Amino acid sequence: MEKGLRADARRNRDLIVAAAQELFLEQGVDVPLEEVARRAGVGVGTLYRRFPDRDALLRAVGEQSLRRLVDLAETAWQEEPDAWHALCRFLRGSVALRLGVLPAKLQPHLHQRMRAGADLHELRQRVIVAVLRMIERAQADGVLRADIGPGDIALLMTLNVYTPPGMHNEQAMGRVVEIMLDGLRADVESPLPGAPLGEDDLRRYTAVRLPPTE
Amino acid sequence: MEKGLRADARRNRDLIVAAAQELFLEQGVDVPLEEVARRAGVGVGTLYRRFPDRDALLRAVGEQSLRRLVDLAETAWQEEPDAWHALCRFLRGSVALRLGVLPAKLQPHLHQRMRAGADLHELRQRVIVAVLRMIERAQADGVLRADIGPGDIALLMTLNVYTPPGMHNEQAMGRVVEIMLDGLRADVESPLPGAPLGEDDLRRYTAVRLPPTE
DNA sequence: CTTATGCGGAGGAAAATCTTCCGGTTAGGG
DNA sequence: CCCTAACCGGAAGATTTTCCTCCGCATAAG
Repeated sequence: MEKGLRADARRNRDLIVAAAQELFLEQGVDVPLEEVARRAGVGVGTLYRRFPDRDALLRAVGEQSLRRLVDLAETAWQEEPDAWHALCRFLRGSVALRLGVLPAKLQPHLHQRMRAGADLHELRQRVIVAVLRMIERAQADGVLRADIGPGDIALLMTLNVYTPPGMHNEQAMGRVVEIMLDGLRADVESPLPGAPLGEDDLRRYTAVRLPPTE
Repeated sequence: MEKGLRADARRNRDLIVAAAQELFLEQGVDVPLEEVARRAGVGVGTLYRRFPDRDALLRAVGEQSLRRLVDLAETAWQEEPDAWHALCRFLRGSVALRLGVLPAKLQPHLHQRMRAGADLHELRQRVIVAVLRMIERAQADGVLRADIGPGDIALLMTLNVYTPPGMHNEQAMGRVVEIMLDGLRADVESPLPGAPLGEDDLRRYTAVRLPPTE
């Protein structure tokens, strides 16, 4: 993506997107762009040259996240021997990459941009489809507990992404995912309260709207 | 606490603290105080009169949270028939109240205030002691998996508190806690990666320091 | 009924953030 | 190796957000 840039420009662009992803997550989408520049190790000028406004940056981060997530999900599905292991790999990966089903704090903004923007919708759709497949299949195999819906998975993923900054710790989060996975196994089966969170919940969650700021 | 106020003043004070707790959690401790006032349904003047500066408000929220948490933990310990059920009740309750082991986003600030301030340290200590007791006992009973430490519990609690605003949903979070609890049961026992997060981790987590802003 | 106590929010001061612009630096083709 | 188009950093002025005081009006409580 984004070609015809000089090598240093390209590198800086990537640094900026990476820094932005971190900071959007840690501090919300309102972080001062100067802080993004600082974390990326570039000047503000560089940032503004590449991303005319906050939205452009937001879109870039969103697109990158989605692409990674699609790749993670589809690779897991293809390469793992069964649906349960695919699901495990997907969850573990999403935590390692700090990606929710969709990067949650970006949702409200991405959502607006979607109609206008790129093929974001399609990417999102692919992730959702992959997750649905994994769940359905894993339940059919009798490994994933039956009273779980796609929305539940989405919620778990999102929680893992919202780790407070000081706690973001590869090791510790790895343990949390495993605990969650164990809690998802079919052999546990103490009934969950309420109904499974379904596909509609998943969609709602991945398009969460911030409280009316105005 | 805080007496000799006229009835309406008292009421407003409580409204302010409640609003502040929500907003600190949702938007961080830097929310405009005007927004706190708005959510509480009072004028800024009222807020500033009662809490001269942000710190005063922070301290009030922290103290209230801690008190509730202490009460939750100690009540659970006393009233439940065994340690496992006490732990369940504690976790469920902390989610319902939206309280981490300590309200995480408040930590860095509370931590500074602690030496000066009230008996916050003692309250914190009581929570920690209660949690340690529950864990130790539940493991001795063979109900809680053995490769779990206090730090793990603290982390799980914190995750539940950091729900993004749009997802804060009583029902859904209830399901998440149950999944977590199932994952904590001893009969699951697929080994977790790394070592249990111990008491020191717990303390570190409950005193998390924000990244150097300056 | 009186009055001490409390309330709301307008508004000026202060701080944070945005955005542009340009002199200096560097990648990379010739 | 050299030249130049492309890129970089960050100072600085404009703009927006946030702070916090102050005072005329409202009301709880004796």
